[in-house]
Amino acid sequence: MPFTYEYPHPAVATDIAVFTLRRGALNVLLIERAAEPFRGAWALPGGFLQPDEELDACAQRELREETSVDADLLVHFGNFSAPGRDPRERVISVAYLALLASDELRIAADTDAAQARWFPIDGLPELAFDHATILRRALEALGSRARQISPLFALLPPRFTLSQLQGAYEAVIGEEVEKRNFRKMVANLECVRETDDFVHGAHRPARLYEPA
Amino acid sequence: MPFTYEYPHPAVATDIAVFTLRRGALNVLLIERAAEPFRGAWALPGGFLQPDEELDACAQRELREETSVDADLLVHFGNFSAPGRDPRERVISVAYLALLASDELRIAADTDAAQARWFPIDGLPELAFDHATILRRALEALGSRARQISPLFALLPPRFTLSQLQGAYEAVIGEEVEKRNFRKMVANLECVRETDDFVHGAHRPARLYEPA
DNA sequence: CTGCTAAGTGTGAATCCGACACTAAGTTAG
DNA sequence: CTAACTTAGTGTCGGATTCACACTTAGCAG
Repeated sequence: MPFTYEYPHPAVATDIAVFTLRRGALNVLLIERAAEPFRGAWALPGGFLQPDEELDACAQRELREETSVDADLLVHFGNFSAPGRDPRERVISVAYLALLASDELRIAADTDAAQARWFPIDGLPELAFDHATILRRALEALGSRARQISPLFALLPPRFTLSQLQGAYEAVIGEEVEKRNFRKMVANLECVRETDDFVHGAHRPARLYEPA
Repeated sequence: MPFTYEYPHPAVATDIAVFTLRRGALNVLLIERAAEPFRGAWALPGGFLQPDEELDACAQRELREETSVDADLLVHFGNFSAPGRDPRERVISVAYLALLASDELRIAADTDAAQARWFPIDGLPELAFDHATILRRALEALGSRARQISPLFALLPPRFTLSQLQGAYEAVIGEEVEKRNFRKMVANLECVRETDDFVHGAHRPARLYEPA
């Protein structure tokens, strides 16, 4: 480790896998690239680190610029540093995952994107760069975090029914669980508090809960 | 995300928290800095990313250069990007933790280090840069990984007794566990295989085990 | 040969996990 | 008005896992 660092510095960027629930299915936000390389291909939103900006702040800023919302959950889950992963120059990508409640999405394509769209995770297009790898790792990280339940609140409105919570859990985990067992698990995790209000739908009203 | 990236690139480095067991206690490898800034202070080993080098490879190379061994376990656990964390220039630090069996240590101070030494984790000196923060986070990450037992093999010789394994577990977790329960847990994790050999010490010989 | 010390095993209580079926309370259609 | 439908919500039992307890075993040392 020489005192003077004579090697060229790589570029550093954040990429964000933004997830939401739409009609019960897990969706991810992709942008269509407006410029070369990979012009016309779909990619994860992201952008370069600015001077004197922290990595977390960079991810948050990029996300706000792309969706005009602040993420309720924004966590780092890995770095991607393969030489040549960006044909322009060396780019180290710091990858984050973010969760959004589906009713707070204002997708706005920015200058680098022709359009921005949600895709269900089982119907993805080809992705630019190594973003397919990044997204696969994001899904793994999300799955293991979701077992603590509380990260899921970010996918739901401020108050929600237990059926909604279970739906989010199943969509993220990728498998179904018994209703009774799920409720028992939530009960002794003590991460939700019941309210006095009910939501009236097509059938028996469901009690609303909120994060504890 | 403009096509041309006009911002200055930050430097990118890896820092490695190398842990081992010495006389039953968890120790971490520190180097004494030979140059400014923080000349004379203790710091985690680490160094700058080279062109066309992956981050994992950088951590492995730096570790080999500092200790002349290959780590049995080398995992990324976080990035540190606070502006000003290095007074020379902007440096993004990609942090790894590594585990070594205590009998394979050949510590060799390199050009940037006056000396390299093991410190027990409850007797640490003041650390340079933000390395105290990095080390704290490393210990948390190590603690949660160690619950799967198998990472601990990296701290032990190729064949070991269950008492050694339990000692490593307790040192990393930071609390004591019941002997009988620990053995039951190891048994149905099915991560070790018993051998036909015993180690003869001061008292009743102990059976040797190896990773399954 | 006796005593010390670390290795290794058994057991019972409490708790958690998973599969089972039923009751409750609204809406809607006839 | 009422009957049928659909989703919300609860009880229970057996098996497995967790945890705290105490005893036996085997080699070494004096």
